[in-house]
Amino acid sequence: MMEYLTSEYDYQFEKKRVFFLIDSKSFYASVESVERGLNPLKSVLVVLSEAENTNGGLILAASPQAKKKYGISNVSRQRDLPAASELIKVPPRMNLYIKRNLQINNIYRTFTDENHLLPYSIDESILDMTKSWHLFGDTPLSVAKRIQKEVRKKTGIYLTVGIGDSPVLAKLALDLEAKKTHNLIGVFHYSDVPKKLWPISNLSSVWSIGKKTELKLNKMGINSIGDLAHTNPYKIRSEMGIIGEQLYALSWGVDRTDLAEKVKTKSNSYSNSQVLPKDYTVKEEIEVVIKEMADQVATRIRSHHKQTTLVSLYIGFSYAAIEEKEESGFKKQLRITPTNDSRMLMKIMTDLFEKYWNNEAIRNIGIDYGDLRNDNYSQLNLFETPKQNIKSQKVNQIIDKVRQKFGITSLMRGVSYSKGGTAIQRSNLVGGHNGGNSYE
DNA sequence: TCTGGGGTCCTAGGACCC
DNA sequence: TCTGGGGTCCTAGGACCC
Repeated sequence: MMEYLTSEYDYQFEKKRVFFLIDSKSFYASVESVERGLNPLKSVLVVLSEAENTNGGLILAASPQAKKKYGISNVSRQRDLPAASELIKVPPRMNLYIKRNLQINNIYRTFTDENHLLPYSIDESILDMTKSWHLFGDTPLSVAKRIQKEVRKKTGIYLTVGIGDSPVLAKLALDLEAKKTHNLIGVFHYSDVPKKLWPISNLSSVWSIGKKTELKLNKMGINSIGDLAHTNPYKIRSEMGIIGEQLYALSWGVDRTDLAEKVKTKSNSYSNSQVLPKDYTVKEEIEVVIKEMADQVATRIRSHHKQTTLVSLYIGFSYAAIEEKEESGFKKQLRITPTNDSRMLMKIMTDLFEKYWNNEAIRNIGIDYGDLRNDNYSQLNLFETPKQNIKSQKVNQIIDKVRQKFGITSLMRGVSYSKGGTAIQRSNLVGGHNGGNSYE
């Protein structure tokens, strides 16, 4: 039927593998429920972040019952919450969630080896079980149940599992099926694709397709995944490049990712960003925040023994400035000689800011250090003599050590005590939210 | 509607080199 | 004399995900 296909897009002999995409159901809310001796599936609980810049509170997670009874969704606002007395509101404890996540991944490690496990986010991991599933049960399904049981027993957390012949099928099984079934497991084989995938017409409900891409596809006359599967892949590729190719493959459930390869290409950038608690207009105050953030991200890359070669500063304007300038802000990036030195990075960032800022009121700041290299050796550079260079490295090392031991508040640079600084208020934050107890 | 935060990947277009 | 072409690096901007 597809006479125009060459072997490049011929999927009929696609290799069948066994992938589990596992997520912890309503993770933060479940952890908090367990900590209170409540059943995560029965509790009515939300995790509410009340950092200064969330303007009254942001819902990070809602338990299944909170969603069902009151229609609360994640990232809704405190002002949208119902005034129900049974609703438990708790502050986030990010460090605890990280700890639980590590514990759960350690359980996964008893079912597959390190190279075939890829933690994907704080509550999702992908496991290549192709070679190991038969050691633990008669069918992949029974193995999935066993993992669920084990994690439930040791941590109280319920798992949702997508099982697929390829990574993307496992992901789709998770998103489209497992969340609705009684046993919290969904299974997608290549042979299920026409029945389970092709009828879907709400394209942006499918992972990797957002609103913009959905619109673009609709304009090409593609209104379902089935339409996508039956469009000439060369046409999609010429209109949408690599993304188009990937979408076409997805419509057939095909994904040739090798986890063992992917595991090696870990994180290549670290960033911090924040919405400021108010509009900032004074240059010195803005620069205090930029310096704090430049310093914090520098601390992070040093702790990973990395140096950055590509730095980027994002400045987001206030609503009023956006309207006036008809621009949302600016992002400037710069290729630099490898460094992880706080002082130098703070200078680079404030220089970038001064060069491009035209007195707009701002509300958003982001700092990103990318294209990371290993910090094996000390790079000489043009701006510091070797002696100075070694000295500032030593200062950095000492600062990092103290921070590791006592937390980042213990040693804020002088700038943070001056007007405008946000680092002290933010120092206990992890991923922008309260860490709870930190640095155990 | 009055602002969450941390990531990854892709593309276009310009500069520069041989 | 009337547009060389290929390759690489760089910046900006877009899109998507959890």
